[in-house]
Amino acid sequence: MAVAQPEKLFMQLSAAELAAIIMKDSPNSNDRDAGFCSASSESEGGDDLAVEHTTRSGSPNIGLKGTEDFGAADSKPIALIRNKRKSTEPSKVVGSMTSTSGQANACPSAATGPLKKRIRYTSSADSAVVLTPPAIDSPPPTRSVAPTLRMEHEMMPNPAHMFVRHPGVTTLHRTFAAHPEQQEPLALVTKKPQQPTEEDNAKTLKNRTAQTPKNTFHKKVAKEAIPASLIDASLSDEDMSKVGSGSDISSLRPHSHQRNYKNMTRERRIEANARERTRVHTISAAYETLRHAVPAYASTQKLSKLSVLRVACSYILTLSRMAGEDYSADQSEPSIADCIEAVTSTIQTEGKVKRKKDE
DNA sequence: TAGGCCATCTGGTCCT
DNA sequence: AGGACCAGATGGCCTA
Repeated sequence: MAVAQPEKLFMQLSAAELAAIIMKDSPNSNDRDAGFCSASSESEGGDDLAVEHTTRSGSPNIGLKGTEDFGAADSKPIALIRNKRKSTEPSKVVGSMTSTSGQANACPSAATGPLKKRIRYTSSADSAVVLTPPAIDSPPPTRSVAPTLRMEHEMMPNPAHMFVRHPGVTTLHRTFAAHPEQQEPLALVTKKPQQPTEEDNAKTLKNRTAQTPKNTFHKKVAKEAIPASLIDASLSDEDMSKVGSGSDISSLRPHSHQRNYKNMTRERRIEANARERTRVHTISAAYETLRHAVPAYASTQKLSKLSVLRVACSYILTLSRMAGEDYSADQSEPSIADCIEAVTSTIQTEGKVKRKKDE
C-alpha cells in the first residue's frame, strides 16, 4: 500500500488523492487479498516474505491526524507483528514440529527455545520457521465441503499451520520442567476422583461468578486452585517422545484416572481439541491479514481483534463511499469527508489506549 | 495488583 | 457419526 505523505494528514487529502493512493495500491492489495488467508501465502517462500516485509511497512497509512511521528516511523520497513509480550518474540528456531493429523502434539524434544505455554501468532514476516502443514502427511478430508471451502483447502495449506509455534508453547508438547510430575496437557489431566457433575460445576460457577466480578473471580480461583498440572501424571517421558514422533496419541492414554468426557472418547476429545485450535488459528490468521489491510497510526500500532474489526468497518465504509456506494448501516449516504473523519476518529479511539501505554 | 487480551480446553448445537 | 461452529471457563502474559 502506498504510504501517504507523512506530513499530509488523512483529513487533508482530497478524495481524488485518496482514490489515487488506493488505485496506485491496488496491485499489491489485490495480491494480498487474492488469498483469503494471506497469512498462509505470506509464509510461502522467502521472497514473498521479503516483499511482504516491505509492503507491510506501508500498511494503509492514510495520513492520520497527528501522526507525523508515526508516519516517519513508516519510512523504514517494520514488521507488523505486535508482540505484546517480550517473551513471545518470534522464535527463530522452532524445530520441525510436524503435527500429525492436524493435532498439536508436536515433539517436545524438538523444542529448542525457552518453553512457553502459548502460541503467539506472528506475521509471516517474522516467521523464521513455520509449522509443517499436516496436509502433506494427512489424507484429504473425507468430509464433503462446500465448493468454496474445497477450493480453499486445495489451493492453500491451512493458514493455521503457517504460524510460528513457540516451542513448548502449547500444553500438548511442552516439557514440564517446573513440574516434572506433569506429563500431560493441563486440560487433559484427570480431575480429582470425587469430581462433581457438570451440572454441579455449572451451578457453582454461576453462583460464584454472580458474587464476584468476573476477572477478579477468575484470577482468585486461578491462584487458589491447585494447578491441574499437578493432579495427574499419566504420561511418561517416553510417552511424550512417542507423541512427538508422531505416534497416535490415543495409545498414550493414561492407565488410571481416566477422564470422563461427555459422549466422547479421550481420543476424539483430543482430536476435537486439535481441530478447534486449528480453527481458531485460522481465524487469528484472518484477523492478522485484516489488521494489515486497515490503516493504523503506524505499523507498530497495537490493535486488538475488536479494534481491527472496528477500524475495518469504518475503513470499508469510507472506501465504499469513494466508490460511489453506500455500505452504511442506515443508508445515510455520509459524505466522504465524514467517512474519513470517522476513520480517523476510529483509529485514534482504538489506538488511544495503546498509545498511552507506549508513551 | 487489576484489568485487558488472548490461547486453549470443553461441551453443546447444528450441519453434512 | 463426525466435523464445524460457538460460547463459557480457565489461566498466562502484559501493562498501567
